[in-house]
Amino acid sequence: MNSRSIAELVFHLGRIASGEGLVEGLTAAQWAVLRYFAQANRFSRTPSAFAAFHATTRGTASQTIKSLETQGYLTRIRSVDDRRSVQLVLTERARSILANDPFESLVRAADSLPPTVQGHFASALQRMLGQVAQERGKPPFGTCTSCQHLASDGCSQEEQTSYACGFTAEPLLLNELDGVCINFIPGKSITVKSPANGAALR
Amino acid sequence: MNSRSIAELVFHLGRIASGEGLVEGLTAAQWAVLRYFAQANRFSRTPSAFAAFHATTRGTASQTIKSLETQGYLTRIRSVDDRRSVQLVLTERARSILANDPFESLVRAADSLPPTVQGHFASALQRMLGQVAQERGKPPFGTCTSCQHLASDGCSQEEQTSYACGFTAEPLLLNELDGVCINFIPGKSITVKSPANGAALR
DNA sequence: AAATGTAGTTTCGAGTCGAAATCACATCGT
DNA sequence: ACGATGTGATTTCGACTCGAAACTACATTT
Repeated sequence: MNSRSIAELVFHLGRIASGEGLVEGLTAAQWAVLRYFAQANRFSRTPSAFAAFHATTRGTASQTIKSLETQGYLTRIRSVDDRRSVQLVLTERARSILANDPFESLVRAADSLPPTVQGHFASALQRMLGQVAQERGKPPFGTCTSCQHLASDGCSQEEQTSYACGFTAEPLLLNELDGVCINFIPGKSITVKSPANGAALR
Repeated sequence: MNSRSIAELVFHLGRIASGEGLVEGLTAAQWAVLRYFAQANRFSRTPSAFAAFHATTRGTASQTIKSLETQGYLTRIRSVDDRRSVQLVLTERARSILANDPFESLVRAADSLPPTVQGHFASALQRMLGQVAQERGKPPFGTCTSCQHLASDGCSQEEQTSYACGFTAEPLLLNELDGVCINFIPGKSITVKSPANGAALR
């Protein structure tokens, strides 16, 4: 079992999982957009951020987003502090079909791995992603919980710790820490006792 | 680290690794074709087999193959026993650029994992692939070394064991056992002391 | 021999992709 | 303040991908 077959498996798995594009009438790229905006934190819900995440150009991202907007899956909000920028938000219609994303079969497959394996598996993947992303000059992307920019206020008083992003200098709510962020830089990972974890960001 | 992030990592990794299509002037789909025919065993070097592997239609596969043929990367050989069938073979030109496949960065990333991790990692991926493939009604694909159809002749005399495929009823050479096969059915895995392992099938 | 099945191709329309040009707004340096 | 430069987003272009459907050629079944 050499490293080539591992690479091949990763690729193949990702492809099979998100292929068969036309479930619900959406293509693989369109599903990827919806998934992204469902998970991206508030600093990262822009066309450019998605383009960086999906390793494509802003132009391509713009087209796919536009088609989803006309289909009623995304709402566009112009930012007030930077009037070039645009925030994309999922509509209720989008949230309701997200469960039919073909990608969910991959989630289920990951979920059915033994819990002990899941941890090692995830960190191996994270390592590989870091290496590949660096080699390709792409941002690795990740969540605040393992980001260098994450700063907690001094009071490490069990219950009431509050967090902030050292990069944007903005405070972070507890349920925002699991969102995907474009400003992510790998760092030591923390564990947050989340009140209602697993819940999608809204 | 939930199962969703594992799925996301797999997908993202596969995408980043094979994205940036235009290295060497080839698209991601075209690289996938070349990789496939570099690894496929002699039962599986047909357009239909690739289509099944890549989870696409025969029509789409046919187009991509045609473009590679006109670019001088593939040679077409009509089969003699079934005159509908076609065998695709990589040209030397194709083999020489295969090292520039953007996908190789993923192979390197997998290779730099600790050896002990690689094994667990590969079997976790294999499990996931089996589950996803079944859920999607796609063939899982794999190599003879872990295929139910693999049969060895009685004489398990250390050195001279010879193998055959129980499905096609054809004998298999030692260096063919690592090829990807369309007739793959998951079974118990064997280990072959290969004389010069890692060498690509020719 | 007719019916059915399979390997492969072609054509079509919609979508994706990367590259380049463009517009609007921000930020920087002086 | 003001021009230069940078950045967010969109549009357009041509090549490619994709899935579906129609089609040809050959095989297998009955």
